[in-house]
Amino acid sequence: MTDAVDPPKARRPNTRLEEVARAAGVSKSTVSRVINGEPYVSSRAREAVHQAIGRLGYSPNQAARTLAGSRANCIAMVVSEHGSRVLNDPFFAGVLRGVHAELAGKRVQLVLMMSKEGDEQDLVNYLCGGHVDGVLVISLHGQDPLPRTLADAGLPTVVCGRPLGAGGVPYVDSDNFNGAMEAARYLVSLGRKRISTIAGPRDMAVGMDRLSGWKRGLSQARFDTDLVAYSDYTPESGAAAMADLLKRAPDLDAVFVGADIMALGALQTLHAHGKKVPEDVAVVGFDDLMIASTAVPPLTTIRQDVEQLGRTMTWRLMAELAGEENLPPFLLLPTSMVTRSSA
Amino acid sequence: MTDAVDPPKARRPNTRLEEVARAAGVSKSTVSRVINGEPYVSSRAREAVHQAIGRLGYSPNQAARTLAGSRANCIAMVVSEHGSRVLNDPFFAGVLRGVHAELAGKRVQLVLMMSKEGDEQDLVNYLCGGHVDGVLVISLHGQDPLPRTLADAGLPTVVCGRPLGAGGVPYVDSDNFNGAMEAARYLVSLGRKRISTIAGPRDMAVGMDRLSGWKRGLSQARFDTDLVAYSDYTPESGAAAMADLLKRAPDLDAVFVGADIMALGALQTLHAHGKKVPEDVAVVGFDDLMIASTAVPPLTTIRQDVEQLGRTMTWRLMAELAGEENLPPFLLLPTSMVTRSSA
DNA sequence: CTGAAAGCGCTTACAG
DNA sequence: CTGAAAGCGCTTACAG
Repeated sequence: MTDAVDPPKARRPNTRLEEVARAAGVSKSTVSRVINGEPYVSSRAREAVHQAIGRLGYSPNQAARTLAGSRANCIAMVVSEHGSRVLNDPFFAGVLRGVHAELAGKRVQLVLMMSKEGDEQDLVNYLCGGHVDGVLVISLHGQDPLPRTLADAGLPTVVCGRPLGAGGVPYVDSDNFNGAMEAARYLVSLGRKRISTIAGPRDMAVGMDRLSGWKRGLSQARFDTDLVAYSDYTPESGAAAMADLLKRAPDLDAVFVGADIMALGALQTLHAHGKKVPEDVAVVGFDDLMIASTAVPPLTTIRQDVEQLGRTMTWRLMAELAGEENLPPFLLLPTSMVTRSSA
Repeated sequence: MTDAVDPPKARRPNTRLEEVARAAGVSKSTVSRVINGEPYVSSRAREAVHQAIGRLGYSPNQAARTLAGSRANCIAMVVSEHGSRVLNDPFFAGVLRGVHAELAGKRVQLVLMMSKEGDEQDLVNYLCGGHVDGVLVISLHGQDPLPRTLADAGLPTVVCGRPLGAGGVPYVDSDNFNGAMEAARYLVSLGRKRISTIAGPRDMAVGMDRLSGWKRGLSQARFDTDLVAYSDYTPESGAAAMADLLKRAPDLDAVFVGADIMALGALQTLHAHGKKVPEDVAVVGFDDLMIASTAVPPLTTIRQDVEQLGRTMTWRLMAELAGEENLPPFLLLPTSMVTRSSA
């Protein structure tokens, strides 16, 4: 074994700024300026640098940039599971797709973090430690203090979905209220008389906003709004809520379900009780997941554009980081009704 | 405006290693050692440092660590959409959950990147530029050259799902072959005589492995394996494939569908053709998505543990980064059958 | 428009 | 077991 005699590994794997400078015949400063798109660089120098970069396959060392500069060139997306509610898959993936689409071409990395109840302090230390320029938070629990904490620490933050406990923190949400109101009105227009709803949990704004919209739609038409059951975004609890409603009002002829995933369960219960959809009971969901179209019967639902939610959050955050002023404190994305067979 | 007169913003927002050292009464070196869990630190010093860190809420500057050390303390998860096939949501979210679970407590960040056809060069430059210690790739297309490229560049890489075009790159996958074989055998054991299958696309190993397993299961029982239709992981194409099979063999009495999402479409077609499930046609899916249990009828399926896939990939990668040797070149996770009403 | 020099906050031999 | 010093690869005033 002569390992100990090996020459010290000349670890210098990557092209460095200095080599680009040499190749282009300019100083490091100039290369840096070109990379950062600063003005006051002669087009001659600029071109030489671009060529050298291309030829050498140079990729700037982000750690060095972050350390030297003031920006991290990095934003975090934190999924806060405060209360350990399980992540809603299609929603999360859709938002993420939007975030990425909006980030495309910008030289900003996305780091993903999840917080569970208890390890919040570490997370906050990290986020506020200058490692990221801003954060996108997807909080699954309305009262989550995280957005407030981050915003108070001066970190640009945008929340997905109206936060219940973080007044003043910018957020982006679907227009749940108007979407739900449209659903209620549609059911009224269909001639339904006894219209119920299955609402999401009371501690999340999304559930409350959809419930409020439904109530508003019905009360404007002078209908009762007493047939409300709560559920928690699983097919199983949707099924249970439907059973509850049916027990309380065997004559109900319509139900607005505040999420497609719960509507799937409701459909099962209706089927089990011998109720035909839509003949006996009309069903309208919310979200328009991929599976809405293959439900039996295919589900009429209020579509929200989840990817657009991600794009818009990202746009709002990047605008703030770019120093734009007077940005809107919140943004509501319109929903649209998709009519299929269930109502 | 007297802005110009303002004192230069004393931007020194975060506690630095040096302050911790001072507070603990030791040198920076010692603090560094404690943070990195190195041996040869007196327990006295170690304790003082921990106390100081806690008191000051210190969070090490990652950029500085990366720049000074050799590790980035960061791994990338890249979703390669080579060919722009859409991201399969529940799968992706499940894997991600697993990755995070496995990373919990380790001081490693996860950065997420998506590659589209065309921007691969940038991605490769970035990844090979020392910004990450290793990469987890979820490739949606079997022939994707990315894993090979990364591995060849010496970057520790683990692929999710058997890669078709990247022999030699470590991967983790569900045991699709045996899962599908179990499905085929089960249908045989049910007394079905004419057993068909809807397979995924031919350019993805997952589709091919499930098809092979089905074939093996049938041919062992001396059944024909001619009734194969291909589909592409959407309910719509699953519905079309089922219609095709029904046209070719009106007497078929069973179908193994290589993905629940396609099974949903198949169920629709069967329903439209007046076939009762399972009486006329038994249906077995694969994946066990949340929606399998709310299909009509509830779907018998082969369960794969997607979160475990994420955990295992991460474990494999971290083990390699830790310098472990003779690690398995691939890991196959067992599947299990979940019996519901459809077969 | 351009370059030389300091400094960002750590880790890592090296010397004790 | 511990500390002083060099250096990681950039950006940013500063001086021209």
